[in-house]
Amino acid sequence: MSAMKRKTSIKEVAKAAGVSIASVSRVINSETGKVSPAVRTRVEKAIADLNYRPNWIGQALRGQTNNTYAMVISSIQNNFFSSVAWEIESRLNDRGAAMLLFNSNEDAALQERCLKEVRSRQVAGVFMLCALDSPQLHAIAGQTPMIFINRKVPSLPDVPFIGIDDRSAAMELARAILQEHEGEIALVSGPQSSATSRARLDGFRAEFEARNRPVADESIKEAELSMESGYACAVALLEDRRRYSAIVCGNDQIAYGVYRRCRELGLSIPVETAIYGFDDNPLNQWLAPWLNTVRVPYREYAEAAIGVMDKLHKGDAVGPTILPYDLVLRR
Amino acid sequence: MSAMKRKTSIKEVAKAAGVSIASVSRVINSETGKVSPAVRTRVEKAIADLNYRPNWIGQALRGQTNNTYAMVISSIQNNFFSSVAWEIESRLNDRGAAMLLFNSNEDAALQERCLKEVRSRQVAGVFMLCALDSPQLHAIAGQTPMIFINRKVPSLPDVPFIGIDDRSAAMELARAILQEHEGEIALVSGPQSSATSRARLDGFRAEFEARNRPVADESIKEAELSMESGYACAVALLEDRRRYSAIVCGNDQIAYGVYRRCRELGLSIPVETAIYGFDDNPLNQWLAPWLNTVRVPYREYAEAAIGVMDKLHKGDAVGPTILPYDLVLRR
DNA sequence: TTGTACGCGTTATCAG
DNA sequence: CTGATAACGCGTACAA
Repeated sequence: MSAMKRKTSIKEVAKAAGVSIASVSRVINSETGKVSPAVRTRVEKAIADLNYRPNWIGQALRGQTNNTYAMVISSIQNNFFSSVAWEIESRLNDRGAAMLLFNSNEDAALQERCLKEVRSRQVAGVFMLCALDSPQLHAIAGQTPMIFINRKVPSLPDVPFIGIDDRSAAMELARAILQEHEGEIALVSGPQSSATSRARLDGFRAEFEARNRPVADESIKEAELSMESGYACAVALLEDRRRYSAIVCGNDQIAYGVYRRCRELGLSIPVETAIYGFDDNPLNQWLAPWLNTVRVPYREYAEAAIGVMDKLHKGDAVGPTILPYDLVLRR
Repeated sequence: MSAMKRKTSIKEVAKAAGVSIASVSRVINSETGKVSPAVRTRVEKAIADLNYRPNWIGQALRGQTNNTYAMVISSIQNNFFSSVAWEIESRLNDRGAAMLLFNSNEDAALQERCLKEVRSRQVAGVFMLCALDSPQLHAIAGQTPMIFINRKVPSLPDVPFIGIDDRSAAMELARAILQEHEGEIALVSGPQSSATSRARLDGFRAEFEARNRPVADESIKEAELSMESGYACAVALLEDRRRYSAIVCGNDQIAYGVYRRCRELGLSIPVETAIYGFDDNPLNQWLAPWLNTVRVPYREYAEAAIGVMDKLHKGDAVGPTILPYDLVLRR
């Protein structure tokens, strides 16, 4: 396994075909009519013989766009997020583009590092799947098309957003919960630094209060968007043999953590304690038939994201894209 | 949202600092001692003022390596795979590199498309997380460092492989199963086009036969590596009220599908029917406490992958890396 | 210590 | 229709 062969360049192809590099370039970019059939076939043969592929770096340097996008995802552990990423990746691939993947892990410092990397790479666009507010984000906003998916950043109101109406969804879910449960209800929200988590918590509380079933302060916990954190909150919530008829979580990951704790305590789900989540992780139908949740349309997210990115490239103004959601009540 | 500001280049920084681009370049690459403190501070100030980031495309074109890697993953739906991808991505990021993500979706045509894209992008290395045999794979093998993770491709024996001894693991798991179950056993293997799936099935059958408990042909199904396919196989396996004491699956995804069918049939897991998988998807401890499986060390995969890639870059010869596994018997 | 100039692989312009 | 050449942003050998 010695040193790798240097990749063949357009120059070598030109020499092999006995033509100028300009002609090779023309053949590659299939400028029909601008090159004689004889030359074309000679070049094509040389390309095939040398197994040549145009060097993308040269193309990128010459042109101004490099056909590469960046996706910064806040948790690749979350199957809902990775589904969105994959849907977008596959659409980008369809059009010959590629996607750089970065995981911010819901950590501002890590996100800064990712964004610096993104900036120096001159990507054609950036998809932020749950962004945190941070300086580099503002730097990018001015110079590269960017889209916020699933979570908006209030300090950058002009960056296009794609998501659902989290507050309404939470309120609707709250109504369904009240209809189903007479007993006490607990709330394990996501981090209130996230606009999405805030909207959801706000929706839940507003509706519970409006229906005269306010949730006591000690029955509300703030978790991170992880199973581990959901578990920890459930431990606190369910200590001293305290029990709830329903535990409402800020997202499905939190709900999984809560589920685990309930299982450990021998609670029967959903009879003794029902668990509610948010997102509808695609795995739920296979592994979490006990979970009630709100289905966020991840495929439509991807389609909208691609469409908005196209508009941004054309220089069109783009407002927020609010997509419909569905309640998933598995009972 | 008009046209984006053109990104600032090294030239503008030079002008702003009143020095030549060479000096700016030297500051960036922190060639200590080759530049006077006065110039250094002036340049650093200009960089900060203009919020300049070096254009990676220029760097990549100039140097020969571009610090970008490609990861081709066979199913981003599979949490085990995406965990490996994320572990590698995070290590690459630590060293200022980035990762292009491609999803082959276990589809040869799609993989070809991904690999063409990879080739034209002149990446510094390619991680194949479950590769299929295909022409572009051979083209890449000759010109770019590549690593097979979790599945080797027999026609490319010289490409470094990182994985476990699947056959031994299957045999060991088979022994544990026989010890636990007197009744009949079914097998839902992965696709036999995959060397990994072949090794696992082979290990299971060999051990079951060696212990005089061979599995009947009609109790063996070949699934794809998906929940849907696992489900379909379970439907076939469990028709006519036929029942098994244990169903052994080629990977965890298949097991999830089997689980769903068992649930639908009202079978109690694991009392009536135990389910065995392979990989130990990190979600299992949260969502699938009923699943027995083989833990494949995904974090060690990532470490080994980075290490092997480094060696490849140095031109060292690298053999296969076989890592240890663990049985996870949750009972 | 600093600056000038070349080349990396392309594409596009312009002359022939 | 074809070929020579400038330009893209950067690093570096070489000259000053």
